[in-house]
Amino acid sequence: MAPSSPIRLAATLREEILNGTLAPGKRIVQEEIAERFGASRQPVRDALRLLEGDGLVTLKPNSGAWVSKLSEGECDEAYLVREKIEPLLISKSIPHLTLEQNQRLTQLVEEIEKTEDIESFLRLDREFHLLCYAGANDGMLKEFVERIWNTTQHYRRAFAKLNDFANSDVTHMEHKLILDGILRKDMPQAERALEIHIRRTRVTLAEHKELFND
Amino acid sequence: MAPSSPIRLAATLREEILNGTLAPGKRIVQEEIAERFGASRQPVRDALRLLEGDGLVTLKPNSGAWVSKLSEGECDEAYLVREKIEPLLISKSIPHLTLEQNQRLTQLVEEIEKTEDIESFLRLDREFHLLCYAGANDGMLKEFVERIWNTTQHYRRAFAKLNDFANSDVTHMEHKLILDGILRKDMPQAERALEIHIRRTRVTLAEHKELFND
DNA sequence: ATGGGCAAGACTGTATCCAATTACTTTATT
DNA sequence: AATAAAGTAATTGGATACAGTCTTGCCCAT
Repeated sequence: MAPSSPIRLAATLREEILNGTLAPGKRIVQEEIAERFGASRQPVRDALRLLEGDGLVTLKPNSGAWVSKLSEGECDEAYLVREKIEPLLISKSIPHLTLEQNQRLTQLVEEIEKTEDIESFLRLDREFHLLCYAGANDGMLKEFVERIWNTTQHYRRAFAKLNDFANSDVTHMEHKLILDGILRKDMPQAERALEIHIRRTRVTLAEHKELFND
Repeated sequence: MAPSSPIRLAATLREEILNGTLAPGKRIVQEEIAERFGASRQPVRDALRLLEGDGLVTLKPNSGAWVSKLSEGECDEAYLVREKIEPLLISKSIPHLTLEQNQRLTQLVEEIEKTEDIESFLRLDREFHLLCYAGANDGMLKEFVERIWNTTQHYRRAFAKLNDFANSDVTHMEHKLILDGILRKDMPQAERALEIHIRRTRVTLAEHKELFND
């Protein structure tokens, strides 16, 4: 079996990092992974390089690989950058979103409002935001945004747990504003609503420095 | 012999891509590189993965590696993103720039104005801009900016050749405005001057679509 | 008891070999 | 003559083996 290409391998590891199975700071041993997938260490090395490019894994020469860990400052920086570039991306995307995608976006906003489960919330919220950008061409900008979403996923989870949906009302309203801009193809409104959404999250996050104590 | 680490290898290849020895679209054969450096193909593969992470090389599974090539749209996107995030980065950098760095920046603006040689111009201009950001902490933002500079280097060269310094007066003035903001630690001015500088370049570049005909 | 040094083990890095896929060239058929 | 198909050459992908480097734990000395 197992025609396991490094891309397949990287995808699985990425999934495990994003869903929290592999926590930030955890060491990754090449041979363990190789054995788990019934492959040799070579494809594992390739996969780790790929994940390094995604910013999910940090490689130290002659030493090993670790799941990337963001400091408080780096996390803040990530949100600052999101604030600047995601509005750009949503503007590029909106004109090319299909009717089906718009319907799914509408549905997602509803589902996000209903859910009580944190993992579901994270999954749906991620799908909503990334689907907003589905109309944009693949390229550097989209890559950057996805990379930021990947590297900050763990802190989004920690924050959601900690806050236990305290700000959910505001979040839902912001989502509706973004959605409204998308459906009416009003790019400036969508941009501004998205910017506000990200900025508020950044500021709220900055008030919880205890997330970075370890 | 040759304890050539992939990092060393990648650095050399990166240099050759940036200085134009390896043109965009050119295929890179693993064995050629390996032979040139007296190493095996394994470290070459690692190096190529590293360069892929930098966006300098595009890998196609089971096929090979090519020096990355930007389309007109991708190049425009690159400048749009620069316009949004480099002002952010310069603001973070300015407070921590040392006296020596400020002096070097001043010197660079002068040297750029004097030079008649295109390669020198490119080298000095790159040093000026990246030195502006030397005060900022390493992190995602800086990485993004450096990556954009790397992937657009070739088009900067092509544009400089084509234009033969036609806009150099404006460029020099913009550099002086940025420098002034830096020296007086006036972040808002530096941000705005930089934004204008990048935007003008983007618009001018968009007027020369012939750069992308191949 | 504590700190430094040394040695053993573990893991990463590199080289070589073989398999698989791709690209090219040549040949045969329409 | 042009096109398609098949075979061959070239290049990449993966596995195994070995060498180099780092980490860890133990022992000895202070």
